[in-house]
Amino acid sequence: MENEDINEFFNNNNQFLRNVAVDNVIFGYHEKELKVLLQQPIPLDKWTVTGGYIKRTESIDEAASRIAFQRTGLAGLFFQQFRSFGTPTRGKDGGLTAAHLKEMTGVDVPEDSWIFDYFVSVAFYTLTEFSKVAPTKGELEADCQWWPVSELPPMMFDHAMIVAEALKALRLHIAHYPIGYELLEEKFTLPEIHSLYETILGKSLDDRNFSKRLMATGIIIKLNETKKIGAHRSPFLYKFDKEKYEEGLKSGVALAF
Amino acid sequence: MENEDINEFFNNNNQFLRNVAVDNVIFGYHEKELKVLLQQPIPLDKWTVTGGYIKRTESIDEAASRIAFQRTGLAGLFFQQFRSFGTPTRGKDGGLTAAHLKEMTGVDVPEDSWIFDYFVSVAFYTLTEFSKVAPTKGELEADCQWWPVSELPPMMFDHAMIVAEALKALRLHIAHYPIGYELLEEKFTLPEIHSLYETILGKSLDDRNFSKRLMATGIIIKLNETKKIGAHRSPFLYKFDKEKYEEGLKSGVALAF
DNA sequence: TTCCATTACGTAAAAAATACGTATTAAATT
DNA sequence: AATTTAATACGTATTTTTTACGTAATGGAA
Repeated sequence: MENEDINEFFNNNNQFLRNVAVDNVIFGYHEKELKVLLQQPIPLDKWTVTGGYIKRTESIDEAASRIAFQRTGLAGLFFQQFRSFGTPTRGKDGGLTAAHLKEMTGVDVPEDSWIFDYFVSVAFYTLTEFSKVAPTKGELEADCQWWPVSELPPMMFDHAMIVAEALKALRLHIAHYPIGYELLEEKFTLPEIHSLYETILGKSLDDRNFSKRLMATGIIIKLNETKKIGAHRSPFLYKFDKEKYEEGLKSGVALAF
Repeated sequence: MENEDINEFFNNNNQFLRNVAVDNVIFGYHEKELKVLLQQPIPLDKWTVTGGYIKRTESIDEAASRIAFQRTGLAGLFFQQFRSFGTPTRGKDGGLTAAHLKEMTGVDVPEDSWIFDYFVSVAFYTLTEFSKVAPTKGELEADCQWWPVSELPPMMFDHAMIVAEALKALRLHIAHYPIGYELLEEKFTLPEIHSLYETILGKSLDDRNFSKRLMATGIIIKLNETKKIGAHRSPFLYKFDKEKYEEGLKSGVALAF
């Protein structure tokens, strides 16, 4: 951005909604580990979930997927609104200050800029297959990277709670809808999807019962191919039945374990 | 409000958040019927769910319960955030206009007043026992009254969808948490709570299995009293075990039918 | 060749959900 | 006064779902 634009942005910007923004907890799965994409504002040692302001011309859903696209480079990811957060104090401590912004951009930001105001956050989570993502930081960020959900860095504001709630929502959701599709490669093995469920739910699931139930839903199809894994034998490959999967997303599927 | 206050309100009011507000779908139960408390802006023939702006000094939860209190006169009602709604067009058609407000209040309201702006709504539902409520309309409303959920009047904006989603959330919720407490008298009979569940879920439930399962949760206690109903025999009275009920609200209870 | 880790598959037991029948009572009716 | 009717209370057999668990086959590693 040019300095003038930046000035405009912090003063009386009219492109974005005031007092309401979107946070999007982007989950990625890799190697039996569930990760979250976090970003770090330049001068701070705390991290935030990805998020941003809502344009006057877009819906909250559009804002959420725009943000996911900006940070991952991927369009059309599965995302889900799960809760909104709003208390007068939630943005008060530990965020960027006018002094920080002056230092970063050279622009005098008014102490009472709208960006320091009380913001209600509409929170979403997004699912993606880890290996496809190229994390891309924003202009005011020092970094944007994956963190294991079990070992988060110090989080800004109420963002640790937002991640915790997103995870809770994801776990609830996975019991009723055929998630998984978004987190795995197109072709996957039974052990792979089994690990995915174990990782997300944070507990071990009997492999025989798991596959029985998963197959009973009819949303995955066994292929006539096996995956050549170096170490041992070759497990069969499966893929989602796109049609049944879509239907499962709408009307639900019983996969509570 | 005095005219000057009204003027201030519509122009550069600083008491409330911009672009974000709260809607609260207040459900009441009575005589085997589930009702919603709706309000009607003075010059319009469409109805809205109860709602209002968020004060800078309050959380979204506080705003929701303040609104419920204003409309019902009751504090401490059970309420639950269920979803937020936000599209640029959701408030565009059929709402109050500057001309309406001029007519109603005598004040010139700018066409570009913040109240006509794009608002994201954080939506809640609230549960209450019908007979305790004295519906109280706001200053700009012609009426505030109960409507059966199955026969709603013409609704403004996306409010028909908001009610539909609230109902969906309520039905989902009732399968996992011991609602009911909020919708019944302190002492109630088995047939009464049975009807409540049938009404909310919109289907009939086997009475024997219903009471078996309800009793199995341990959240209700059979009293040593019966209710004298004119017509026939006297059913036993029950009440909620407050402690187990509270615990059930936190950790969940299986009451899926 | 043996051993080990991995995959694949099936069945018995336990638990939960469902379906269903009937005795008892008080009020209303004859 | 006897009979009918509608409401309440309670129990059991059956079906379905969930859970627990054992073992054979394979390919790579030792």
